[in-house]
Amino acid sequence: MNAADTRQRILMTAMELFWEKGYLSTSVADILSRSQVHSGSLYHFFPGKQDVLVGVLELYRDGIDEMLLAPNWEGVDDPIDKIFALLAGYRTHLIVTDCTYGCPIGSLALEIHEPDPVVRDLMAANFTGWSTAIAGCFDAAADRLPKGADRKALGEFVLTVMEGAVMQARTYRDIGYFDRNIAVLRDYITTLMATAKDDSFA
Amino acid sequence: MNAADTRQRILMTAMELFWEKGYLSTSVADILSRSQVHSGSLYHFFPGKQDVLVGVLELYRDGIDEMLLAPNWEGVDDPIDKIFALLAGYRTHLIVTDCTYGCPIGSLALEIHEPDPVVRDLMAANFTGWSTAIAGCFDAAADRLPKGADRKALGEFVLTVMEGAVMQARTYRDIGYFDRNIAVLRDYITTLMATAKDDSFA
DNA sequence: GGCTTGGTTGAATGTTCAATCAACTCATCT
DNA sequence: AGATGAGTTGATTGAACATTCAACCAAGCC
Repeated sequence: MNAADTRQRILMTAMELFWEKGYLSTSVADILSRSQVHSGSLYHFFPGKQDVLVGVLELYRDGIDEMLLAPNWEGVDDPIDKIFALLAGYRTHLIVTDCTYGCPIGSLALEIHEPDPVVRDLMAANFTGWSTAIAGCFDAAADRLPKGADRKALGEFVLTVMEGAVMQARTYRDIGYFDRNIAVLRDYITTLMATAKDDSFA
Repeated sequence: MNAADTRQRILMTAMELFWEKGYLSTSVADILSRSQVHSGSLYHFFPGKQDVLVGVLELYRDGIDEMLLAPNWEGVDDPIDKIFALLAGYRTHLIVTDCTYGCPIGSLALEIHEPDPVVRDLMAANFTGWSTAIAGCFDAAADRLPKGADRKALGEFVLTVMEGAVMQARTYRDIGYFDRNIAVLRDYITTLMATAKDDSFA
């Protein structure tokens, strides 16, 4: 096993564990035993536990297109459909995990109360990547939306709804909370598009 | 200091600390030193740290009307205004804390990955209390909403938006993220009411 | 006065934690 | 061949952690 392998194995394992148990509840020993790496090797690549978190957040940030968007948008062309296809991906995660799934970034954002600036910036960058992608969908469908629509704010709003919907479904262990939230969002976006249609006749 | 005082002091201190640092990052020693209570006394009233959390969650649940809703709804009569008055209360918290504030229940919900059923039920009960209060506002304004509107789902949706808006404002340390999210929500509710008006003419 | 009960004190326990480090392996370069 | 240095090993360290407990106190009752 070469150096790149070890570093990568640590990051992948930490990604898994942070997602399963959260950052605080994951001990360095947990990472070591699951990744079959020895403590000295981990500390050779990372100054400390927090630097492993930084590495994981960088992986998320850099992998958003290939690992998150592309899989969910395969065969989906309509930009509005893309938004709900992405949300459907989160729904699948919830179903598969018996409503135990949590958005890894959202969980970290609420779990770490006094984040180091480096960590906070990376969490923010992850949010920005997500909501910018959604805003891009709204941009692509701009002709179907009201003229003055703040499409960046809409992107942030969809992120908000996803995070809140996942949070509630997870807390209640009931997918109904996710579905109802998404249904309301869908109603809003539908209404927005209907409004835009009316405008064009005015 | 009598027994009730000690128990209360522990709970109040724990409430503060869980809000400031989160549950996992608050040590029993933190609670002891700030509350000026000795470990034996704490363990006389609570079997363990988690039971202190249970006590805190019960306080939140039982205090929602007096401690959360009443202060924000003073002098506000219109039920739709009440919704945004409550959200404005969260905005004030964010401003006062330099966008460091987090909803205590939301934070706990995402921080504790494998909650004891007792804890999970209490977090859910807190969410339900909140969204039910908002649903009550929508009920009171039912005549201004579309006939078929799912007012329970709308209550959950407002909770979702609050949690997501707080999460983003906190992560970016920028109140703009909160404001834009609430603006979009306001646009939606306004649109809903406008739609209802149209309906009445149809 | 003595006994009971509810509460207090704080040192001590055993565990878990992140982090360290001296000793090592082994491919690569001169 | 010998030197170099990136990478590995795992026992060890010291701090922090939740929890325990024997001793103690004081108000109320017999």
